Order: sequence, then C-alpha cells, then structure tokens
Amino acid sequence: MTLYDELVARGLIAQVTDEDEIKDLINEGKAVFYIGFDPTADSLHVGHFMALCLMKRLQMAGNKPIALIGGGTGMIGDPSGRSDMRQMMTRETIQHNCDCFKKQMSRFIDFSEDKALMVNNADWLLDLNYVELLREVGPHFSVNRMLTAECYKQRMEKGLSFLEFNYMIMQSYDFYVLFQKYGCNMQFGGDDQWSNMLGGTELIRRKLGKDAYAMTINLLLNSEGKKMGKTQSGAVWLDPDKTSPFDFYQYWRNVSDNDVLKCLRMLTFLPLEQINEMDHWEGSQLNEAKEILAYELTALVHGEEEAKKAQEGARALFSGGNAANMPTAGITEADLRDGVIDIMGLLVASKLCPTRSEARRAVEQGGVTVNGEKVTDIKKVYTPEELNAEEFILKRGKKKFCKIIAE
RNA sequence: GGGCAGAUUCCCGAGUGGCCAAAGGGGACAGACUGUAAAUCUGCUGCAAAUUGCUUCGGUGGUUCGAAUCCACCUCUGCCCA
Repeated sequence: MTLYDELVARGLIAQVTDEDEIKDLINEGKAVFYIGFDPTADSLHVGHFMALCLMKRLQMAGNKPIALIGGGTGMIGDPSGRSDMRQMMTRETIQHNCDCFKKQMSRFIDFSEDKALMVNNADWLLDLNYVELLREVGPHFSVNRMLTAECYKQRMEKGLSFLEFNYMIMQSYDFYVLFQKYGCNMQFGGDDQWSNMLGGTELIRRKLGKDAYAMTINLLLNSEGKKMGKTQSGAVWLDPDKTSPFDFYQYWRNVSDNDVLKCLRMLTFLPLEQINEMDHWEGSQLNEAKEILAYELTALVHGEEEAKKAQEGARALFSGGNAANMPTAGITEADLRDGVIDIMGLLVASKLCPTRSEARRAVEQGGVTVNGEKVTDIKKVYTPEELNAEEFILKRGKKKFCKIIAE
C-alpha cells in the first residue's frame, strides 16, 4: 500500500489541489512540505498532534517536513473557523509560545541531519515594508474573490477586521517565501486552512509561474460534528503540566463508541489491518478498543511508561486493583480549620471541585465518596490523622478522584 | 463623518423601577440506567462562616428610600448612508 493510499484509508485526506501530482510526490519521497503552527498558546494540543503525526508519516516515507512556527502570523490571528476576533497577543507571549512549541515538536519530528527544518515566519514577515509588500503581492489578490472564501463567510455576520482579513495574504506569502528559499513544493494543514493555502499556490503560480500543491487533512470531529480535543476546561494539551498523562489517557478512554475507530485510524500508527479487525467489535467489546486507543496515544505523547501508569491508575479506579498510580493531593496546615478539614474543604483542596459551593452541591447530590462510602453529611470533618490512617481516596462523580495525603 | 440597533450569568436569550442571583433553552456537573459509550429520566448550575450575607447585567458618574431597568458621558459591536 502506498503512503497516499494509506492516508486515504485512514480518512486523513480532505482536499487536494492536484491528486496525481501529489500522489507522485509523496509516494516517492520527493515532497518538501510545510505545515504552519501559530503560537496561540504555550503548548500544542490535539489538533496539532494530528498534523505532527502526518509530518512523521511523510517523513518516514522520505519526504522532508518544514515545521513553520507562526511568530509573524501569530501577530495577526487567523480568522478561519472563528466567530470572533482573537485576543491580540503581546510580542513577549508570542515569543514564549514559539519556544514552547519548538521544544514539544522536537519530540515528534526528527530534525537531525537536515531531515526536517524548523523555521519561524517572524524572520521574514516582521520586516516587511507595507508599500513594498502591497506592490509585490497586492495585485495578485482579488478582494472580491477573497470575500467569497469559506474562512471569511462566517465572519461576514459578526464582523471581520482588516487585520484578520490580511491573514490569508500573510500565509500565502509564507508559502511563496518557502518555495523560493527551501524549494518547498507542498503545504499541508487542517481543512479550515484550505482557502489560505490556495492563496499560496495561487501566488506562487502568478509570481513565479510555477506549480505548488496543497493538501488538507480532515479535522478531527466527533460524531456530533464538534471538534475533538476540547473539554469543558479547555483543550487537551500535550504538555503534561497542562493536561496530566492520566487526564489525557482518560480523554481518549471516554470517547464515544462512534468515534473510536475513526480516532484509531487518524491518530495512531497501528497497522490498518489491526484497526480493521476492531471494526467488527460491538457493544462492550468496544471498550477494549478505547483502551487501546488511549494507551497508544498516551504512549506516543508521553511515553510508554506514563501510558502504563495511566492505564493502571484507570484500571485501579474503575475495576479495582492497585491504587499506586492515582493522582494525589496534599493537605497542609493552611487547609485546616480548628485542626480539622471538612469534606468541602477536601474537595476544593484536591481540586476536585473549584469552589466550596460546588463541593456542597456534589455532596448533597450524592456524588462524593470516601474509600467507596458515600458521604452525605456536608458537615463531615476529618483530622489529619484520619486522612493518613489508611489510604484515603476521595472521589467526586464517577471519574474524578484523588488520593489525599495530610502533610 | 451622519443615522439606526445593540452589549445581561459558561453560551444563546428574556427582563424596561422593588416580587431579580435575574425566565427559557443549550452546555457543564451530579444521580438512576449502563460498558468509564450513546440515548433517556431526575436534580443542579454566582460566591460564602448559608433559613442569612456579599458580589454581578459593557464602563464611569448621576436621579431615587430602592437601578439590569431612568438620565449623562464614554468604550465596543452590527446595519444603513457617505
């Protein structure tokens, strides 16, 4: 099976500019391709992870990836897929985020011996001269055409500032620069980037009379059509300090039945034959598939060891067993009042509940247990000695829990 | 620059002097049922030393015994005209 066929079979490819050419290029390892990452936060998240996997797949087939960090485009903010304007970031924040991205990326992509490149578009975008740029690329963009682009459509109602309107031009310019500087002949990106990417191929054709290609990958959507990798408390991050390996594992362990196979195909490196096997699994057997998915992804992002720990911790909690790898929370002197701590205090101190009010509600609704016993009295208090007398496992709801240790 | 409309809690959205911590919906959370899934039903959803108190309806001042609601100014957004 060729690389291209595999990408298709995994459901990764959304749109391509020239299928035959692209097949040829990537199957034979002749592509020099880039994927852009705007430094909108201090960690990569699941959406980026897909792109990184794609880079890796292509790199393994001999193609050369260029990871483009958007230190320049980040100053503008991509309006694609957004219903309102992004918050403008300071230069310092952007720089900090770029540094974080770099660190995380090097874990996935092999940058040694010129096998891959990492560049920052701040290097060429920030020094551009406005009038010069306008004269250089301005004539090649039709405002009429741009306005019909999908990425601006949803902004026509809520408003689109000139700043963001220019994002497409900046991204196009990136491609144009990379094409000339590094012979970059292809761009990959999320499907929401399609119009921005076409801007680039178009610019290259008009300015240089040469062909460059673009390919988008399907966004990872769940069966309800929402972007995956988001939780109520924000994105699922790759940084273990922002999303613990355990939470990361749990996120995938909990995907809905309808999404497991899709995730396995799109995100893991398991052979397709093995995944297709699981396609026949039904009902509760799918739980196994979810465990595999969760383990595989956690191992990819955090390493085998962390993946094992997360898996054991999860098994301990849900099907009984060794509780050694549970998350813990320490209670200090400052948390005590009159030498004791009440149940609400414990819930807040362990971060299982954000406020005492919420903790109170959780207890009142019967959602809190200590070592498997339901706590119904909101006035219940504990001394530090009681906490340490035996293992003290506090649980809020079905999936949130913590081992309490008094210090 | 001129005219019009608007800004309410996580989101959408009602409220146009006291009965308002603010309808309704969505989401989130918790319970039941399950398979750590989905669907369904129930509860719940500002904060706290909790039959009470405190903070909140874009911002700042003002009127009033009392303001999300009235007035003034300001900021921001959309639409129309230029």
